[in-house]
Amino acid sequence: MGKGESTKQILFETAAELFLQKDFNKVTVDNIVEKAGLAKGTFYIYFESKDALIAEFLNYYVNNVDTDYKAHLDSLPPKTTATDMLLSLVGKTTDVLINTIGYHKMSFVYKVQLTRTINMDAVKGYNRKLYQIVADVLSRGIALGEFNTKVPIDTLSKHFVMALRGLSYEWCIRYPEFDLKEQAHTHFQILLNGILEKK
Amino acid sequence: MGKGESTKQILFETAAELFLQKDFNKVTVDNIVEKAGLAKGTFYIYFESKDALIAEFLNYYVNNVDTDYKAHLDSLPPKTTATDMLLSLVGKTTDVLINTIGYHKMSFVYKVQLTRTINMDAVKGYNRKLYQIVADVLSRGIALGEFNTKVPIDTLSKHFVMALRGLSYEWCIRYPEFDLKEQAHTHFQILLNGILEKK
DNA sequence: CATAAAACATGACTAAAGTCATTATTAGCT
DNA sequence: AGCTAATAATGACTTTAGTCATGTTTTATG
Repeated sequence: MGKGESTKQILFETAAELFLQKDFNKVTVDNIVEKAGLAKGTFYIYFESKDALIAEFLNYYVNNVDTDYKAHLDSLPPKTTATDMLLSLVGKTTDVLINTIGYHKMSFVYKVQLTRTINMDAVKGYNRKLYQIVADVLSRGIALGEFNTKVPIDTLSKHFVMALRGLSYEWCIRYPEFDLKEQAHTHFQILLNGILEKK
Repeated sequence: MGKGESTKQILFETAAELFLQKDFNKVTVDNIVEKAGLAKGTFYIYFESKDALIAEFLNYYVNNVDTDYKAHLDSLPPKTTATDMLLSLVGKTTDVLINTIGYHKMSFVYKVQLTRTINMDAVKGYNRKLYQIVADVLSRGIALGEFNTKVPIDTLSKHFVMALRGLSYEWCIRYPEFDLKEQAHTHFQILLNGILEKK
C-alpha cells in the first residue's frame, strides 16, 4: 500500500468516526482534516468532494445489507411460497432501512444519487446483489406456477427494486408520517395482484 | 400590495429570468441581487434560502401541469376504457416531464424535497390535483367493472402517484440511459395486471 | 405635522467548500 | 550515495450561502 492509500484510509476512518457522532452536515471538511492532522488540500487529493466521501461511506454501509437480505431469505422454511418470500423480503428491507440505516442516511443517499458526478453504484448499479436476489424469488415463483407474467424476470426484478426505492424515497420526504413498513406491504400486494378484474 | 411584496416579486422575477439562461447552480444569490439592484440581506428577508426560492420557482412550474393532465383526460373519447385512460395519463405525464420540465429541473425538485425545511407541497401534498385526477380514473374503472380491488380508491391513488414519482426519480438518477416513457408504460402494465397466476 | 412604532433595506461579516501554485517526500536509476 | 521524476502534502486563497447589527422609509396616531 503506497503512502497515498493509507492517507486516504486515515481520512476515511477519521470521517467515519465523526459521522457516528454528528450529522453529515455538521461535520466539516475542516473538522476532518484537523482531527486527521492533515491539510485541507490533502483531503481533495483523495476525495473529489465532501459528498464523494459521504458516498463512499454510505456505499460501504449499504454494501453489507444485501448479504443480510440473502441470509434472511435462506433462513425461511423451504416450503415458503414465493409470494410470502417476496413480502418477507420487503419486510426485511424496510426493517433495515428503518432500524439500521435510518431515514437521515437514506435521505443523503437519495440526495447524493441525484448529483450526477458522484458514483453510487453500490446502491443503484444493476449488478447490485439485490437485483439478483429478487430475480431468484421471481424465478422460484414462476417455477412453482405461482407467478405468471410476460415480462422477463430481470426486467421485472428491476421494476420491483425500483418500486422499493420509490417507497423509500417517499418515506424520506414524508418522514415521520409515512409508515414505510405498512405502505410497502400494501404496495407490493397491489403489485402482485394487480387491480384488473380477472377474466 | 405593500412595498415588501413587490420587492419579493422583483427578486423572484429577476431570478426566474436568470434561471432560464443558466443552471440553478450557476446562478448565485449575488447575481440575483445585483441584477435586481438590491442588497443581499434583502434577499433573505423574502426567501429563507436560495433553495426556498428555487422551490417557489419549481412549484409555480409544476402547479400548472396538473391542469394540463386534466385537460388531456377530458380530451379523450368518452368511451375510452379506464385502463387506456390511466396509461394515456401516464404517457402524458412522462411527456411533460421529459419535454416541458426536463430532467435537470426534476432532479432539483427531488433534491429540494429531501430538504425537510423547504415546502414543496405543490408537488407532494396530498391535496395536489393529480391525486384526485388519478382517483377519478380509478373510480371510473371500478364503476365500469374494469377494476377490482379491496384497496380504497384514495389509497390506491396515492400508491399510483408514488409509483410515478419512483419512476421519475429513477429517470433522474439514470438519465439518459433510462427511457422514462417506456419504463413507465411497462411498470403500469405490471401494476394493473399483477403477476399472480389467475385462479 | 410631529413622532413613535413597524416595516423594509443595507452591506460588512462569518462559515464552509473547494482550488492551486508551491514545497516536501519518496522511489527508481546509474 | 547522488540525482531526478513522480508522488504526496501544504495552506493561503477564492467563492458563495447565509447572518445580523445598524440605518432608512413608511405608516399609524395624538
